[in-house]
Amino acid sequence: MSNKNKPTETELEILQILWQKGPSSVRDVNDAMSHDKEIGYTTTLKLMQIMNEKELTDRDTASRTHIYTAKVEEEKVKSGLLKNFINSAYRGSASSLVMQALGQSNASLEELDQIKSLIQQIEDKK
Amino acid sequence: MSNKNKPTETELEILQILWQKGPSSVRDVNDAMSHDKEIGYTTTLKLMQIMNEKELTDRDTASRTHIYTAKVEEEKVKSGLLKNFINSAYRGSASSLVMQALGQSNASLEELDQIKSLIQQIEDKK
DNA sequence: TTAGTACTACGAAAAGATTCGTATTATAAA
DNA sequence: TTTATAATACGAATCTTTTCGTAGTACTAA
Repeated sequence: MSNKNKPTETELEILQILWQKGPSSVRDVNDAMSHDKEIGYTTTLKLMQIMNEKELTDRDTASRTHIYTAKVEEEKVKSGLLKNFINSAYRGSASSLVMQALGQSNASLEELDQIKSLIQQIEDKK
Repeated sequence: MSNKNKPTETELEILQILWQKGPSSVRDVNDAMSHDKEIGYTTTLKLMQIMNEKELTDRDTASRTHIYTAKVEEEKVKSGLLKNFINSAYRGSASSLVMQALGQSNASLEELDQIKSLIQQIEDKK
């Protein structure tokens, strides 16, 4: 069904950086990745080249330093991943995922309020 | 940090079956898996043998047909996967995952009620 | 008892993801 | 201009996961 264009774990990391920082060079992305773990420059480069082939990104090659941009929408990708995760880990039950997530989260009162009002909205629509 | 003993995607499918159906033979598991997709018997067998080596399962070899049991706890495994997922897809924010999950779910009024009362409990503890 | 069926063990191929070395070229600085 | 630095391209090695064929053995029914 939905499953294709699912980025790999590392590709997701790169997408997160692109979503957060906007158009970036390989160097930019590699620097950001290096905060978390050791990774060679050419490894990052190769990954981004592959992502470009898969059309996960766009690339501006006008100047020597290519600039990459996320081509897939953050919301769509995450929603796909979430659906997939709910299916494989929670047998499709979003509410049991929500219960567990709330249980082990450290959500603030503000966040809880937000969630409550979202629930209110959903209930109203029923 | 927490990441080891993370089952692979297929291993998770098998664990789900074992959690749901209890102690099962390879045949049982393979039949269940075959509902969703095509998979050869020896493939399932091999996967389960590997899972046993990794101690994801226990195995009773008393009779010719070995009986496998999940050795890892459903709650623990899911909570690990969830934590991991929240980190990689939602930058660690459980509440944004919850918001998105609620948004795209078809939770019933009963489920929403359950969630509300869980939130209530959490608020009370603060 | 014999033939067919169902099971395990195991190695290895295939597929997917990640890592990196080397070659080449462009740019910048001396 | 020469040298050093910084990019890209690309192939290939490695690692992980998944898939399956083959061999051997136990069980069952005729």
